[in-house]
Amino acid sequence: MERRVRVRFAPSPTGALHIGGVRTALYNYLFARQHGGDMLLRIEDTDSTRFVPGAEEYILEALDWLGIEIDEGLRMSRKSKGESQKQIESVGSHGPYRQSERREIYHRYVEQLLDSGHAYYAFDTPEELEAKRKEIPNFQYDARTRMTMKNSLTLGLDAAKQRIADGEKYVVRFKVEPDEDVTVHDLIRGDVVINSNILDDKVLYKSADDLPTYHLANIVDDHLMEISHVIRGEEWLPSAPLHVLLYRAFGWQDTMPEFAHLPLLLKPDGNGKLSKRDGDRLGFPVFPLEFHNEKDGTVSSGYRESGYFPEAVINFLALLGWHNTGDQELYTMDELIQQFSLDRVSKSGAKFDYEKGKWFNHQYLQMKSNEELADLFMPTLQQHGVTADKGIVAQVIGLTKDRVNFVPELWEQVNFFFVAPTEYDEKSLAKRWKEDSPKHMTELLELLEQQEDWTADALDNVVMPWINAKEYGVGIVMNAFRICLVGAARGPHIWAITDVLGKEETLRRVRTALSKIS
RNA sequence: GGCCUAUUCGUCUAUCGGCUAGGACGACAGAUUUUCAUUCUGUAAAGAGCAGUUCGACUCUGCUAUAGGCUACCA
Repeated sequence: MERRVRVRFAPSPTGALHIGGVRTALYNYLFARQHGGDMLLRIEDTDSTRFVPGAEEYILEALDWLGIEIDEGLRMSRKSKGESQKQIESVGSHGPYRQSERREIYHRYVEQLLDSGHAYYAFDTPEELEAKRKEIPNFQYDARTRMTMKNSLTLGLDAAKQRIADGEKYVVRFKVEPDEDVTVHDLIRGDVVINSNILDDKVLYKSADDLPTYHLANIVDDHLMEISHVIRGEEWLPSAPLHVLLYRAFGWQDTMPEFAHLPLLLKPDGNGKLSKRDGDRLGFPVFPLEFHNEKDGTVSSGYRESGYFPEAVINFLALLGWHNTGDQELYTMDELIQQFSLDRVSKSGAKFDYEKGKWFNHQYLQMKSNEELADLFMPTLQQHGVTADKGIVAQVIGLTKDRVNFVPELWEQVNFFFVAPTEYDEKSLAKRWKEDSPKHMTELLELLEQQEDWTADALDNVVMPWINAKEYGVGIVMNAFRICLVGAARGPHIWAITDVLGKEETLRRVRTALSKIS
């Protein structure tokens, strides 16, 4: 019988959601949707010391912005529209979905492991362990060393329980049996075999904050939440054998999820995992949204604030580690859902190429209608103190959008349509404003003043013959004219500009230029 | 140090034993253009190394090298 596909994205609220985490979430989502399964979101906040306020909200809002929908667990409420009314809701019958709210559950299962002899109490303090590691090179708490340590195996169970009753701090460790080859079947990499001798007796339950470690919480939750596939980053591959052993110790091997370990996102230059620092250093965001970290006071830039479209980020990320046969590069979310497959995920890490990311945004920007872009561009215009008719804005965007990667960049391309030049670019002047230019412009002004039909064709039909008759040279006249209107040697076709400006404004700009440029 | 994973143009990748190794980003060059761009066309650019299996290997195996990950009472 086919098992219902249920996958989870389980981030820790330790800061902004890293772009690599976003990709993990995306792959989980694509897999879930493709199989008609469920996408869960669980918060893994078992490290109380690393908790960052606002991180949970951030994660959920980022996924919401990107269109990665959560079926079960924690998610942004979509009932109420508008940013301010968004709130976190919990959906589903397998909750709670925050690990910090599941202490009793973990307690119960740790007890089970203790009873069955798969785990034991240990009293070695962090200081003692640290000393041990200094004393013995490559010290590991395992089958070879555990009988030399302070734990319920060496002390005896009764003595251990007495210590606990007396209030002594303790941890619970998993008892890894030696000399066993543990096989992890990975959907991307195939079988990975690790001998249990290299595994240590991992702490399952911490003394510090009365919470389990990742390993225990993760296995218990995935089991209870009926997760069918664990799709996570490659950094988890080394501990996957431990997880397999845990499933066995609990007697859950029959419903153990399938594993898929995703390759890592690497730094564009140099070596190593892509990190928050790299974004700052290389000047691009590594987070979906801007994040204000209340804990350390830092602000990290985000893709959304940088002008990215969510669909471009999705497309870019999807192809960083996954590729179908063939040459298609532009995918909608629906196409990704249809075509995605774990066995076409690449095995090696992908260096993060920010330039390609920009290209994706460029592509999506070109696909948007001028009206859509005008709506998105209006706030930028307002920031520059410009109020303009949306129809005109859409028109000038249509003239210039193929030059930009991001909506805010449009301002540099269209500003002169709304604000008359007050200065004239020196380089353009030096190259295009000749000795005869004032004379040319004066004559052109007279010509245009009499012009009634202001369409591009009509103007062209009047101006070109005039230039030719006088043998002035098209380039010389037109470029000077352009400088008058734009303030520099740039911009779209000249008649497109005069069309938007209209007769009155065009003439005014020429007159101003004539008085200002000497 | 130990263990694990990986290795095709600078980057992301296609290729699932027959390759003149394809595409995209970026780079460069040319064409178009009354400006700046855009666009178009083109060029350079790759199988880490060494063995082995095979009629034949980028594709399979081994070793080496290199890269990355993990090695916490962090996830």
